[in-house]
Parts: sequence; C-alpha cells; structure tokens
Amino acid sequence: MTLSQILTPSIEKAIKALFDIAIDKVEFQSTRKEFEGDITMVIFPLLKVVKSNPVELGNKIGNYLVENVAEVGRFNVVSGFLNIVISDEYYLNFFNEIRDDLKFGFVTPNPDDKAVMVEYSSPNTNKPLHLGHVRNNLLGYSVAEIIKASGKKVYKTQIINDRGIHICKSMLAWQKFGNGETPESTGLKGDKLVGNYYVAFDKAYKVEIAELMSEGKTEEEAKKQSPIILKAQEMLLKWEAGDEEVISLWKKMNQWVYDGFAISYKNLGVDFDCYYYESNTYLLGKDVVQIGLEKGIFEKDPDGSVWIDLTDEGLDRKIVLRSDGTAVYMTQDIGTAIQRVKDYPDVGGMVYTVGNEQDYHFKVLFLILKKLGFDWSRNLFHLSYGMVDLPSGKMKSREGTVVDADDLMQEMTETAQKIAEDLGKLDTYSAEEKAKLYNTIGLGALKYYILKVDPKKRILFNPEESVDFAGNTGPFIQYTYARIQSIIRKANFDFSGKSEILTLHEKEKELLKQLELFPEVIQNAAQNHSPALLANYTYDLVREYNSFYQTVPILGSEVENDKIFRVQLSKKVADTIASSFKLLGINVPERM
RNA sequence: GGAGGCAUAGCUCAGCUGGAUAGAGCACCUGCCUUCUAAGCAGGCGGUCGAAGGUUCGAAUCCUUCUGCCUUCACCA
Repeated sequence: MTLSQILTPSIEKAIKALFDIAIDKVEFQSTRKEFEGDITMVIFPLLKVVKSNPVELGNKIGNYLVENVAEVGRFNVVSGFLNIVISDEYYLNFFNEIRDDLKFGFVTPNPDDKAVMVEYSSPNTNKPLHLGHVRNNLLGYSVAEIIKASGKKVYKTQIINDRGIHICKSMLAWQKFGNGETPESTGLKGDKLVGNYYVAFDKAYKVEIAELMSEGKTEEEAKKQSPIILKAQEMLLKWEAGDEEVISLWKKMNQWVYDGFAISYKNLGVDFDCYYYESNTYLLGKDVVQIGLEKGIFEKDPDGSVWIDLTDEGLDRKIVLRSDGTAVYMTQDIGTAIQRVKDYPDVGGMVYTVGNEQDYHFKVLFLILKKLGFDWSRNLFHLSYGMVDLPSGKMKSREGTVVDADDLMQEMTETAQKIAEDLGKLDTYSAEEKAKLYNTIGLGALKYYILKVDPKKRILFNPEESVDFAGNTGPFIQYTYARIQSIIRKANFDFSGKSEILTLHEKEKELLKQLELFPEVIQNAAQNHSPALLANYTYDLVREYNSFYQTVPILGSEVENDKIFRVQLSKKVADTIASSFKLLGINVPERM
C-alpha cells in the first residue's frame, strides 16, 4: 500500500468531520527538498468546495492526521501546501517488507488475463542491421519486458520482410558477380555478404542508367529500361510463380541473412517468441476485404480496386486492394493482425514498434480493424519512435552513410576497453573476464544512451564523440552497482537478519522514498510504453545512493545495527538497479 | 495545401495526472582520494521553457494563433 493510499481515506474523513463535505480527489506530491516533510498535500483544489483559507484548512487537516494516522508524525503548512512528515517506522516497515523480495515492483501475470503481442525489429533481408534497427530493437525488447513486469503475458515477435524486389536485387547481383561466394568461403557474416550484393546491384544499376541517359533517354525512362532492373523484376515474377531455381537461391540467401541476424540479436541481447514471414503473410487479408465490403466499410471502384473512405475521421481515402485483386501493404497488415490472434488466442492487444514515418499507416490500420469490429482492436498501440540522425544528416544505405549495428557494438566495446585500461582497475582480471566486462559496459552505454530518450523524439547520434561513460549513462549506473557488490563482498558479517534500527538518517530516508516509487514507475512505463521513464528513474535512484554513500559510513559505521541496515539497504538498491536494467536489456557487472 | 510530431541552459536530455524559487549530465570554475571502487561526491556559473494570446488561485505542462525543423498524404513496402 502506498502512502497516498493510506492517507487519502483519512483526509476524506477529516473533511467530512470538519465540514460535512465529501471530496472525490486528493492530490499529493513528494515534498520539495527545501521543506520539511515527506509527502505534500496540495490544499488549493479543496478551496473550491470548502470555504476556508488554505493555511487554516491545512492546519486543520494536519492536526487531524497527526491525531488519527499512526504514520504521520508532524506537519507544517506553507501557503497552500500541507507538508506531512512520515514516521521512520513506516519506512522501516516498508523496507522490511520489500527487503528480500527479489520481484519487488514486478507484478506476476494472471493466467486468465489477455496477453500482449509486441512486434519489433522487422528487418528486410537484403542488408545488415543498422543504427535505426538498434533503436527499434532496444525499444521493442525493453517495452516488451516492461509490460511483462507490469503483470501481462507478452509475446515478442517480428515480421520479416523476406520477399520482394529488394531481395531479388541481391540474388541477381550474387548470380552475376558472385562467383559462388558464400559466408563460409569469404568469412563474412551472411547478412553482410548479402548486403554487399545489394550494394553491387545498385552500383551496376546506376552505371546502366548513366549509359542509357547518355544515349538520350530521360532519367525516368532509363530507370525503367535498365536491363538489370528488368532482370530483377523478372526474377520476382519467377519467385511468385514458384520457380524452383529462384526459390532455392532465395532460401539459401535468406538463410545466410538469418544466421547473420542471429549473431547481431544475440550480441544485442534481444530475443523473440515467434516469427512471421512476409512470404507467408503477403497474401493474407484479402478475404477480410470481402467481409468489409459486405459490412459496407469498404467500397469498390469501377476498376475493381477496393477503398476505405476515412474522410469523416479527418483522414483520406485509402486503398486496401488493387484493381488486379492483389494485396497492398495495408491488406497484409490487416490479415497478419488477424492471423496472430488466430495463432495465439489469448492475445488481447498488440504493440507495433515501427518508426514514426508510419504514423499515418498505423492510424489507418487501427481504424480499419476497429471498424471491422475486433474486440482486441481497442488495445493496439503504435510504438512510434523518432529517427536516429547522424551529424552528417540522414542515413542512406545506398550512399554508405549508415552506421552498421555490429560495427557500432564493436566500437562501443572498444571504447569501454580504452577507458577501463586508462583507469587501470582491472589488472587482476583474466583476458576473458575483461572481454566480457568491456562488452557489458560498452553495450550498457549504447543501450542506455538510446533508451533514456523519449521514444518519440529524434536522436542525434554522433559516433565520433561516441557515447558518454560519465553522468546520466549506463556505465555510471553499472559502476554504482559494482561498488555495492564490492561492499557486500567486504561485509564479513551476517546482514541477513531483520534490521533493528529505530531512526533513519536523512539520506537513508531519501533512498527509501525513491525505492518506494519503483513499482509505480514500472506501471507508468508500461502504460506509456516508455523505457525512458524507467531509465531516468534508475538514474535518480543511483544519484540518491551515491549521495548517501559519500555522506554516511556504511561498513565503517560503528553501531552494529546501523551497519547491518546500511548494507541491507545498499543491497536493495543494487537489486533494484539490476531489476530495472534487466527490463532495459542491460547487464550489470559484479566488478568494474 | 491537409494531417501528425518536435522546440526547455552553449551542447545532450529529465520534468508523471497543471502546483512552491524550472532539474541533471557534458563543458567552464572551486573544493574532496591514508577510511567501503574518484567511471564518484559537494558547490559555483549558466534559462523570457520557440513567439503571442487565452483558461486558472497557479501554466514548461491545457486551449487558440503564429514561427522553425521533421514526417506523411503512392494501385511501394
């Protein structure tokens, strides 16, 4: 039970007793540091219903609380704010309750509740993952974990765009220039190899366009008539017709890519419960169009194309089926959503982690699903995030200005290594332990850097300056965790028993207040689909701890009970950091 | 042109349902390693919260208008 839950009924009673008026809402905030108190009640809203002045009313309520609520020790009133001092006993009881609860803040899912499917990553299979995918993956994974921690069952999934002209381009280039190269023969990661052929295609394509243009064709004509693009289109048709040779090459090259992605995902620390492939889903949704037509949600044009008119909702008319009867992107997404609920009947909502350039698409998709009348359509959420820009501008894969995900992780690890070696604290470590640690710190820096920013904002990523390791960063938080582990190792006394201290140091109380917020933060982060809330909370907790750490002796404290309590408190902070970082997908080191 | 998003310190970002004198980090300056890890702590400097109106006892937060940047409005995915 939280403080506000304890206080609210008493305040309601007080108002009832004093003025015979029922109030429906009491507003609290945590007390600002410059005033004495732990929790503050804002008096102003009450003045609308109660005729009094704020100070007088504050005093009356305060007196009532002191007399009737055990947890309330003292109070003071400053203008319209009633600052309430909560007894140490309350915080000590709270601490004893949560101390050994490793799941503190986490809610266990109820098996009867509906599950949430979280889609993220969803790459194309013609090129390696880049910085944009990194943000997508980190966000999607973290939000999935946070929703899980908030008490819902979660399925992590992705839809892999494994078909289409883009992969045909890579396939064609491999046939033309490849000399039978494979990941094994070249030692390249499969996704890199296939990506190279995609680039090779584009290069050849550009040459052909230039040639055609020098022969007097317009750019538009050249783009359409280039032999290599015609070949690629032909290949796509063959793929759709099920041509054995094309399908077999397609399978082979896609598998290379999947093997490459698997390594990237593993390094990134993300995982999936199930996969959807566009080659299986691109025909879905057409039958639903028929249902929509019958219901009058869709309308058919004379040429046979099917549309939905959303002008009443302030949107446009949107096509859902081409005049030749084939599916468009929207059709597929409708069909895939329905398919997912068929496959996992306990799914009652979905989260789509997709960049904000598709805001409009998802608005329309959700609206269509709602009109079609699916009950789960009320719980659809587009986890829309801003682009990751480089100082040089946008990332363009064709121009080679992308930041490769594997390279980036490698660089971060190397930076961590360099900084750690300069500090020279790890001399007793084995090479293997060091490598693992550098990875933990480097990726911690990268992940935290990206996750601490509000998803909907764009990120300006400067790879030169790389990511900080000081201040509000992953390594700073990891460092605090490692320091606490060191304290625990050095505490050669038993601190497992009940803590028996009676009064709290101011810093200890601040820490406990911060810890108390953790469950609420998880719920909040889940509701808002925002790992940033959790990340910034953790930073605040760590600052609070460091301040405590520097002012209050822990192991050195002479009173035995205080010492035990402070180690226990430190451990709880470390556990909470670990819990929080787990939800962010960041590891914590035992030493650093 | 229609729709959506963003704008807070020199830079990178917090700021939950409106609440007290707008908070961190980086950078710059001052202190603190013979005591548990200085990747740290304490402090200083730095802001008309893009602009103007409005609602309110009270606005960075809500409403309107404007400015700037970005995205989107394909029988592409």
